[in-house]
Amino acid sequence: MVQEQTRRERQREATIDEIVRTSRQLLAEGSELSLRAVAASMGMTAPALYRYVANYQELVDLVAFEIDRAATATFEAAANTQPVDDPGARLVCASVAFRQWALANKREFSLVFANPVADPSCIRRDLLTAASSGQLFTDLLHDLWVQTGYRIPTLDELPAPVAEAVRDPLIPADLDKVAPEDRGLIWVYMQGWTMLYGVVTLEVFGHMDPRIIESGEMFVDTVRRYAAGLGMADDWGRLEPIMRAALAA
Amino acid sequence: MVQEQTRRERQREATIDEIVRTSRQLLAEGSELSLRAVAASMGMTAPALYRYVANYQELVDLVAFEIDRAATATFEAAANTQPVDDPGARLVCASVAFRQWALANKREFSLVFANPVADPSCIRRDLLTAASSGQLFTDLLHDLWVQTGYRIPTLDELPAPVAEAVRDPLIPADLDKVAPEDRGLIWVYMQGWTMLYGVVTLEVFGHMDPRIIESGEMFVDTVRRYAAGLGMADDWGRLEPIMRAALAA
DNA sequence: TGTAAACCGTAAACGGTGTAAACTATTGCT
DNA sequence: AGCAATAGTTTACACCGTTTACGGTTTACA
Repeated sequence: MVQEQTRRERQREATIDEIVRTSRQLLAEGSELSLRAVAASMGMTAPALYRYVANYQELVDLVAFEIDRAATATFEAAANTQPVDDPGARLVCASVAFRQWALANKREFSLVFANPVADPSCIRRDLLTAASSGQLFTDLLHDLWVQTGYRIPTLDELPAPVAEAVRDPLIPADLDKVAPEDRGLIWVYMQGWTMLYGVVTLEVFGHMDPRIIESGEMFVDTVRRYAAGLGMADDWGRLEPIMRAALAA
Repeated sequence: MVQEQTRRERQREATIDEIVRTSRQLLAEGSELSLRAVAASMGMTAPALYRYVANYQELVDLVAFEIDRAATATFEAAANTQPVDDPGARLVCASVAFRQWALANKREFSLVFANPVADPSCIRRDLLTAASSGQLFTDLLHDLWVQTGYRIPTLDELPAPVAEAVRDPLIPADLDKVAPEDRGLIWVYMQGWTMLYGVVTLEVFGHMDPRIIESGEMFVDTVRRYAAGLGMADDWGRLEPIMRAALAA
């Protein structure tokens, strides 16, 4: 039997919600994220926030988690613009959405994806269990694999530390649908994520020729190379127009 | 005729040198980089630094440039542990050196490679002309190309914005040795840098399974995939032991 | 129902940051 | 010698995260 939430607990969660909402609003309007600014924006004083977060970093983590959740929803929506029986197109569109979101929301991107995770034994790891954007891309890759059966490495083809890591992942995501012997898929996912992350981060930080960033050609090229590794080289003629359309949108 | 430097100019440059040196020392010992800390460490007050840098960001840029210069020197040294007639091994060793340096000096790495370049029309672009680490990797790729003649795209195979960007690069590096019609090499370089950057940044930020970071397998795998694109797939049996030796060192 | 405890906010203060302005020696040049 | 540029100072402002001590308010319990 679930105990109904007490009044105080409801109030408290509402306040935490407001903290996160206010923080995101500050970020969105280009301000810096600070305890004092958040507090002031809520009509409170800064020390009051310490009733809800232990310190500044925890606020950042909290907000980052929520941003990730919200952003992932938009990536998923982008995937859903493509038919269910075209997982390749869905994957491509989600990737494009990720890139466009990152470039349009550089501050938020940095917070979520370019923030050094201080303590490896992260306090609130429970936050990361579900709904992180990694989950979405793993799912999309899985769907693609189910349909096309592209080659994934077997566990004993992988280096030992990798095999161990994919067999028993640190972040216990919804991997139930990926049978233990098919966990090579996770490695394929990580390879793709690494490539995607590289381009997008370079673009967001502006560490690339502006003309190439603006055109998005390095991003297109990267996705093309990755798709080829997924056995979609022959599909590229079909996928590229879809991708460029999504980029132009 | 070159006017000999006046005494004041010498003094001034010496002070700037000391500022950079002090900053790097602070960074190295784990402190945060701040105007006040640098000034105090030099026996000055903070506002005095404004005689030498316009603001905090400019100090950061200055230090970042110097760190890049110094780090590049170590990458080059790593390349030089391999014979001149084995550019593949030289490239691999430089890459490993980059990764190991990044993981050992996360703060410095973030400063140089994960720092958003605020203004695209960067004020002190002249700083970037020479000795940046990009130059080294371009050189190594060039040496490799001279020896093995791996396939590089022709200019008209490249998307128009890319062709334009490699034909007339924003950062006028020492590209004289790369003939205009061979500038596809620059694109190949950018592709490689993107991949390398992706893994290393993920590793530095800890956004990857610790076991995979510790083992370095994603890094090895990335270099292997890139080397394959450089027509060194058959060479990998020879290069991988070299790489793992460098990683273990 | 009265009381003690838990909670949520405040004000004040500490030490830290970047930065601007006014002022003062000192240096270098004419 | 005298003037102007230079390089430092002190002072001040507006922020920042964080701690402490203190009041009310709400909850829970005897």
